[in-house]
Amino acid sequence: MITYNGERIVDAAFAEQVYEAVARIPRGKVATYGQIAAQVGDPLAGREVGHIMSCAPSGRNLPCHRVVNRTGALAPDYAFGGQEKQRALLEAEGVTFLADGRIDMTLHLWGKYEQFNIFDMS
DNA sequence: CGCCTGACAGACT
DNA sequence: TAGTCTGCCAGGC
Repeated sequence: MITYNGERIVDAAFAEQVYEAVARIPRGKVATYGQIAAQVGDPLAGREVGHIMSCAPSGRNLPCHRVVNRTGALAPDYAFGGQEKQRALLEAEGVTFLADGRIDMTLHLWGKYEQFNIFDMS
């Protein structure tokens, strides 16, 4: 469990909210771990979000490949069976990558640049 | 307990 | 944006 502002939040409940938030990420967009953490009420627990993803239950069809760090870099190889895999999944949804293999955050970051994004594929 | 580590983030340079 | 330093939280030792 975690503590926040004196309140105690059950670990399982926290994870549950994380999964919900992740499930809400629209197709063709990505969110940062920090964003997810903020949505579930703990903006400072980005690391926890990452850890929770690693334990994500497989029965839920969670689009965890849409969650990246703030620079748009993909998760380490051990997360999706290779970054190639994750990249393929994202590209299949319309996410574009930069030459250095990172996601173009100015186009696909969920909730930050939509006003500039013509395409809203959800 | 303290210390180190990590799918992270923010402020600064 | 990249690099660096610092802050945060949980978990393992």
